[in-house]
Parts: sequence; C-alpha cells; structure tokens
Amino acid sequence: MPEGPSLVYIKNEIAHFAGRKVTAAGGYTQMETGWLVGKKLLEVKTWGKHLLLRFNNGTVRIHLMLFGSLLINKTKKVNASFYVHFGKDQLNFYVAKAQKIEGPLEKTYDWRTDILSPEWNQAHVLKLLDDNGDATIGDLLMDQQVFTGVGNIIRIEVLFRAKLHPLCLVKNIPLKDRKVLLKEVRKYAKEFLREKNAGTFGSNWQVYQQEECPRDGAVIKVAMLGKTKRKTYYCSNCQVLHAPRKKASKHTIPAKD
DNA sequence: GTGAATGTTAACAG
DNA sequence: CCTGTTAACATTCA
Repeated sequence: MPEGPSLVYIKNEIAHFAGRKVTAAGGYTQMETGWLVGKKLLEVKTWGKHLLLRFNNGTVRIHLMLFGSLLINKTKKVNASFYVHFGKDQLNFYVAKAQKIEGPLEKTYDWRTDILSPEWNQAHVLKLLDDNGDATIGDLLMDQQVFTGVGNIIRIEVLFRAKLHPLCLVKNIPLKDRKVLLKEVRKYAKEFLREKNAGTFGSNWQVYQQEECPRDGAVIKVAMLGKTKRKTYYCSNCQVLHAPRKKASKHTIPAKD
C-alpha cells in the first residue's frame, strides 16, 4: 500500500479528525503514548511516506513500511502497533512504526522534495541532482532526501515515461531530460493518487509487472540493477542510457576578438 | 506450502 | 572509517 500517494490518500481519509481530543492511545510500539491523552489533534500531514499527526506537545510520525495498514473504527485479530482513540472513533495502525517528533516540523522536514507537496521546488531538486551526479538515476529515485515519497512502482513507471534507462548516470542526463523526468514524477504521483481515489490503482501500469513494451512491443526486462535491491522493470529498447557528455571545453570556444 | 510484494534500519563483516 | 550484505519486522496475495 505505501508509496507517497497512498499516504496522502490516508491523510485525506482521516483529516477530519483534526480538532478532536484523544481519549486513549497505545499499542505495542516502543513509543511512549501517555503524552497524547487529553490532547487535541491539530493537523494531519504527510512528508513522502511519513504520516504526521501533529499535537501541541509533539508529532506522531507513522511509517507503514512494507506491510503496514490503517483501519478506521475497525480492528483486526492481531494487536495494533499503534492506536489512538477519539471518543468512540478510533484509528488502528497495524505493523506500523510510530515515533515521536519534538519541536516544529520544519526543523525535521523539507517539503521542497516532497513529490506531492505544493512546496515542491524544481530548482531545489535540480540542484540535488547536480549534487548526486555519480549515482544512477534508478538508485537516486529511491533516495527519500531527493525524491521524497517515490517508491518502487513510481520509480519504474516514471523512468519509462521519461524514457530513461535505470542505469543512466545522473550527470550524463541532459538538463532538458532532467526536467522531463521531474515533470513526469509529479505527474505520475498525482495520477497514482487519482487512481487510488477512483479505486483503479494498478490498471494503468506501462512497465511495472508488465511483459511487453507498449511503445515498441519489446520484451520488458526485469533485473536487480544498481544499489537498489528492488526489481526493476524496463524496456532496454526505448529507455535511453545517455553516454557521458563531452566536457564543455572553454578552449574551443572561438575568441571574438 | 512457497515466494514475493508499494520499505527501512540495525547489526555485522570486511 | 567506509561500504556492502543480511536479517528483521510480520502481512497479504497469487
């Protein structure tokens, strides 16, 4: 369930709990929960795959990892790792990691990299691409400090849409193509959320878990590539592995006078 | 029954 | 010290 858009989907489901007072909190999480009782939930936010429940004395950061889930006013047979009750209403998180964050969230989080945030900032992310030129783009897309909220599905679909080979080095990607990539990341993240809302998620994958390239019919390759220990689906026919660019040589620029 | 899956981190080896 | 590998977490689905 959990890539960035799935967390925004969850946030939207529970946003209306803002203003309600916590009557009980607990679970097998390591985090102390006593500080929540009696406090009013001020706001529900996300930063990539983090779900943030903000209170005036701290924020609960919830991460669903790979298997986590949330049930609203329902329970499973197994214990919740974290739960919070608002009177008769309850949020039950399973297999989720909960931590307390102290102080203002801006101190912990930078939303300029969050692919679904209105604060997302192209210039800032382009700068981060420059800083990470030696990484492969397939690896860098999984870096939450640069592409906050991207998971394996988004990574793979976006590489295809931007026609980039997963092993392409960031420094070899022309600026124009970097901008196309960033545009596709934002676009596909929104499409992902739209499909979550419509209940059609997964019906429009181009390469993820696919066998044939929708562009040219080539066989989709599956491999573990780069440092990322995740399955990578790609079309080696239409996804470009940019070669090193020639060094801009100042000496070959003809002098004007 | 088996294996894989939208993820991350701590512990360990070299 | 830096880098890479492995295990762990414990669920759901095919």
